[in-house]
Amino acid sequence: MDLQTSKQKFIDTWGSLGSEWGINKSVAQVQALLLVSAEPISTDEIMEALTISRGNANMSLRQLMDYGIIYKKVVAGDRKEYFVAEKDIWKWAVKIAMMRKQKEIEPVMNVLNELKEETKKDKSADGKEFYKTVNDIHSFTDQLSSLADKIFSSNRGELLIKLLKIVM
Amino acid sequence: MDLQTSKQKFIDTWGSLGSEWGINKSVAQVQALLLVSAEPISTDEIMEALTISRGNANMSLRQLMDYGIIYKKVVAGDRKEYFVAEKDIWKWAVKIAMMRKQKEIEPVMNVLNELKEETKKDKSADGKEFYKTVNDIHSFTDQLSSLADKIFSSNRGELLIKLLKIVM
DNA sequence: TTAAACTTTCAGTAAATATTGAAAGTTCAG
DNA sequence: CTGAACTTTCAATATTTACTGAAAGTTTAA
Repeated sequence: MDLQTSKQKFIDTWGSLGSEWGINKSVAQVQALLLVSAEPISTDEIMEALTISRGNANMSLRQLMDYGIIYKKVVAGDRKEYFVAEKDIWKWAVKIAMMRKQKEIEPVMNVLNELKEETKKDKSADGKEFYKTVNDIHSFTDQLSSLADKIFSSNRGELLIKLLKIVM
Repeated sequence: MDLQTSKQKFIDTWGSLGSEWGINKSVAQVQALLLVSAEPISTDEIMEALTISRGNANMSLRQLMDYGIIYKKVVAGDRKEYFVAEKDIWKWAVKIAMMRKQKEIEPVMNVLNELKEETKKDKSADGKEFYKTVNDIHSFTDQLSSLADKIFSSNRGELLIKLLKIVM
């Protein structure tokens, strides 16, 4: 199998994984393509390599830029925009995780808090049980969330290795 | 706001969160309904509470049973099947996480391994860089995965608290 | 200021996913 | 056995989500 085929396999696999995790397939594929490209590449090259439309390529690139996991690269003497991927996996894994946490977990935490407030004074057996269920989920999520924050704000190797040692 | 309304809000929120994480909305809502139900409930009650069809209710219940996060409950003197949710959040969070890891992460790890093998001997600059990219992702994922295994197989409070202390 | 070169938008369309509900299957009391 | 009470399946349909590509917008060199 030649390098080109291997790269394609990587791109396809990455696209499937993305889909399963609620990340648009094209978006995941564009990131994958940039990850395995030695040189910065342009929108047109992305369109051709992935056989996607200009609109799709543009939207995918914008989303990846918003996530902060790819960058624009200016090439001297060329008006086209080129793109490169952040290759440090720790950096982009943390960015994606933080983004999803903020966008998806925090609103849920807020609702759970509201529900706790609303039912705090309910003295019926049913009400008490509901409060307990919501509280359990809330405090569990809160613990995980705070652990995640700590990990995100630390340095890659250092912390992960500490954790592994503790846990082994 | 009365208890019934609060429960509904919980169910809706849970359904939305599920959708964002690639879990079918109905499936998430059925789990939520069971989580906030004091008593075991039947398929018909689920259909009515969530206004979903019999087929949908049945499929959602089956999936949750497969995940191992809800149980069938036999009620004496009644042929109907009743269902209850696992209320220990640690238990079902671990089950879901393990299931997703196995179903989604492991196949990707296998592909990454294959790609490493295929490009190990490529001496071109491009080939070396591809190998490095794949290897970085593979070993990062491998570390996380092994950490996850350790955490999953330990007891809830104990380990999480240890981790929190380390990280603080 | 102009127009060529490039980027972005968005309405229409296609593809993927979820849902329904009627029909088929199963179980069990009588 | 039988059939009433229940559960499961699956083809048809609806809904949601993603993609296209032409048109509009923007930038820059001359």
